[in-house]
Amino acid sequence: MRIGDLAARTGVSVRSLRYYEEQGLLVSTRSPSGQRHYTGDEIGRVAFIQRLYAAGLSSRTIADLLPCVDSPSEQNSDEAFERMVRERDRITGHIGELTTARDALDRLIDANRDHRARLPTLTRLPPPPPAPTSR
Amino acid sequence: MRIGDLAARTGVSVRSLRYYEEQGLLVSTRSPSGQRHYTGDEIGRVAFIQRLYAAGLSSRTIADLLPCVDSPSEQNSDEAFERMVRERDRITGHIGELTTARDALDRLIDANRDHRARLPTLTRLPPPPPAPTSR
DNA sequence: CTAAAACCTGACACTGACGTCAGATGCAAG
DNA sequence: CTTGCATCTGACGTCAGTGTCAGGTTTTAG
Repeated sequence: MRIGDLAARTGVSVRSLRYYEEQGLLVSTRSPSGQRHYTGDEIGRVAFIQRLYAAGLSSRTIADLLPCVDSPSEQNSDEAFERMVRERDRITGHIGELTTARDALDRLIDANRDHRARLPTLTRLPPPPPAPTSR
Repeated sequence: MRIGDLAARTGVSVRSLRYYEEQGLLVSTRSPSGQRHYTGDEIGRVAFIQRLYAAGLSSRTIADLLPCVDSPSEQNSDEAFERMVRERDRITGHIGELTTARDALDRLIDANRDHRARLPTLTRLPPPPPAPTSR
């Protein structure tokens, strides 16, 4: 599988895949001409990387964590373990922030919906009924 | 209240407060010499802005939403309303992503903890054996 | 009055994941 | 062989919020 295929299967751009490799998140075997080749395993790994990116981890942090994925425990999990716990707690905190912000937005939405419902006219028209202001 | 006071009370840097004003998120009355003055109201507003920033909204989006805070409903809530709903849904989706990532991290943590518990002391290599090539 | 501290505007730096372009090479198909 | 697409490396651009510095004015404390 070449890089274009992996990109298509994961929905990640070719550029990003090269970047991941540059950051040590991904490895590839190279053909004699220098082209990257992947086994199917990389699909799951890319998905995992994407998940961690989406959770706000930096490529550096992900790189430090990946050894624990590949071969759990050993001396590598020494401080990586703490890091995992810290990141999890940070994510939990972030979820809390998001929830708070969402609640605030919900209240705002409700307040504005009330006004919209109360206002007599056309804040939002369902299916446009027979035009009252006929032209 | 001057900008330094507001910064101290909100925990936001002076630089950021000026930036917020530049982006239309914050207003200030100016003294004849041009210095910004605030009433206590701005404290809550800055906190609200920070919340939305933390939830991933851009200053542009926040600027579009703030009129709905200041005077709920009117024609301004026309498309701002949709935007609020979209942002809320986006946040909900993001919370889902974070939760998924956290679950993955939790599993990873468990896997590594098991190994750490199981392996007796040898997770870290013992002190390097007597140097063969002595100096 | 004077020195220090706070404030002003304007500009540049930075970070980090990724887009994008250029120029060169590899590879499958007619 | 040739055409054309995929791939390679390397470099620069982007975005957005914020840090930081420069050079100047205002307010405050002694």
